This record gives sequence, C-alpha cells and structure tokens, in this order.
Amino acid sequence: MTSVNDDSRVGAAHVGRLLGMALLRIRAEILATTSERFPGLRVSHYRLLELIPPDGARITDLAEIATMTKQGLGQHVDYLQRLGYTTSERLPEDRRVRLVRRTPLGDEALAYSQAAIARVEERWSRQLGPDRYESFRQTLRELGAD
Amino acid sequence: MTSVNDDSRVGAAHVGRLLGMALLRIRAEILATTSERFPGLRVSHYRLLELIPPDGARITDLAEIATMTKQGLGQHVDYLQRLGYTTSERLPEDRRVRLVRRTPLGDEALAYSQAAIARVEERWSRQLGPDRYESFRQTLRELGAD
DNA sequence: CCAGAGAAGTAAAGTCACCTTACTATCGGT
DNA sequence: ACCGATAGTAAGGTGACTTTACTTCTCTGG
Repeated sequence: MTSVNDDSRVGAAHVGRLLGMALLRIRAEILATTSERFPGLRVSHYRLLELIPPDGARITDLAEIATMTKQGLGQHVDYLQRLGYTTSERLPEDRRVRLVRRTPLGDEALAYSQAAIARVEERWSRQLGPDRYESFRQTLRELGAD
Repeated sequence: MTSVNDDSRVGAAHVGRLLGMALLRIRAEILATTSERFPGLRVSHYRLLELIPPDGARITDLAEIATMTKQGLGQHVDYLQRLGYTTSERLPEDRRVRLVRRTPLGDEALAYSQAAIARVEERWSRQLGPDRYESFRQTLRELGAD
C-alpha cells in the first residue's frame, strides 16, 4: 500500500536516529506516569528540579550546569515557582542573586519522577539483562563525555 | 567556587540524560561538518531528505513515515523547495497530490550529510572497538523498537 | 570614596520544530 | 450530480529555548 521504500525502517537507521528513538521513548514513559499526578510538569521541569541542590542554587549556576542561558533557565524557574514547586529569595549579602529552592511539593515531584525513571531503567535492565544494560550505560557515558 | 553538588555530573546521570547527551553530540558533529557547505540546512532537513525515495513521495506518506503531521512536514518541504533542495509537482492522475523529489543539489546535500554521519559512526566504532559498537547499536535498536 | 567595570537577573522579541483547528480542492463511488 | 473521503494549505499556538538590550547591584582601583 505504502509506495515508500521499506529500507528506511529500524534496521538500517543510523546512530542518531536510534538515539532519538530511544530518547523519545523514555521521555514518553516518564510523562506517561507523571503527567497525571503533576499535570503542569514537563520533562524539562523535572530536569531542572533535579539540578537544584537541597540548599538552593543561584540562577546563573543552574544555567551553567544546565548549559543554557540565564534567561531560558529563568523562565523555567518562574514557571515552577508559579505552580509552587520552587521558591526563591534574594540573598541579603548580595541582593542581585536569587537563591532558588525546591518546596516540599517540588521534592515530591522530583521523587516521583525519579521513581518513574528508576522503573524504566529496571525494566530495560530486565529486558536486556543487567550486564548488557550496564555496558550500554557505560558506552553512553563514554560517547557523551568528550 | 561553584556551590552546587558535584553528584549531578556524568557519573550519576540516568539513561535519559545519557541518551540526550549522546544525541546532542552527534547532532553537533553533523552540523559542524555540513553547515558550512549547506548553510540553510538543519538536522531536521537532512532527516527529511533521507526519507524521500529516488522516485519521489507524497507529503502524506512522508508525514506518516516521519510520524508527524502533514502540515509540519509540508513546512519543511516548502523550506527545502525555496532553497532548491527539492521540487514538487502535482500528479496529472490526481491533482491533489504533490509529488516531492530531491533535486541534484538535494542529492548532494544528502550524500554529504550521510558521509558526515558515517565519519562519526566510524570514529565511535574505532573509539569503542567494532564489537562493542555493534552491540551498542543493537541495544539501541531493541530499546527503540517497541 | 566614588566611578565605572562587571556580575545577577529581567524584558522583549525571535527562532525552530512542531501541533491543532479549520479550511479548500479534488477524487472516486453511487 | 452529489457526497464522503483524501491531499494539501492557512492561520495561529506551544515548548524550549536564544539573542539583544537593559536594570540593579557589588566590588575594586585610582
């Protein structure tokens, strides 16, 4: 029925495509389990919640470890704050800086997303066997780090 | 100096993050070698050029194999056509359908990007050894396919 | 001690890769 | 000739950013 060549399926895909497909899948699985409990939160927000240490962090530092601009990160922080997942306060010793912290609700959302990720990791580990899965992770680490 | 916890570095990252980093890297490497020769083309355009079979395809079919909407795909097609990488013509036997084809320039761009990808694959294969690399690709295939 | 360099953050607008909703044009069957 | 389905288009929206251009604040050197 489809007039297109079937070569373009999974078998012949290059690494970029394979990586993209796996990434799409894990993102979908995380959202599938979290979106009901925390409706406004998207994957990028969980990523940011993860980056905030327990004693808080400055927007500039968060932007740096997230490798994005202060403005971009600031937008996410504003969003999370509006929904009650983070708070922020100006430091008395330097009133330029805004120290961002997770609220208890933020902690909860983070724990929930981490549990969701852990479940995916566990399932993948069972699917492949722990040895293959660990060596897969190791390879990813080697390729991702310069 | 940085007041953030160093746990959030590469070592402790979860699969989603590892996948994301590897994907970012390969996309950057593809663009690094292609952007000079084909300035307007982005990774998504190479992806689309790849999907067009030699005898052309309809927008609807391309959208389906790319798993996106006809409108989204149509925008990319319009863009590529404006830059001369594709052409399209209405079929005489069904004047609703637009058959999209690559121009010689489109072929050239595609070949160039595929060579860039091949170079990355080769380098990764050398970095890990062919056995580990092939098993890495195999794992990705298993995880990406449902 | 205060001018001005530089850092922290904000505002506004733009970009890219999409999607949704709502069409028009055309086709194939009855 | 009508009618439902199909191919594609138009207009506008969204998410995750970016760039350019500031304000506000702090800290250092003449």
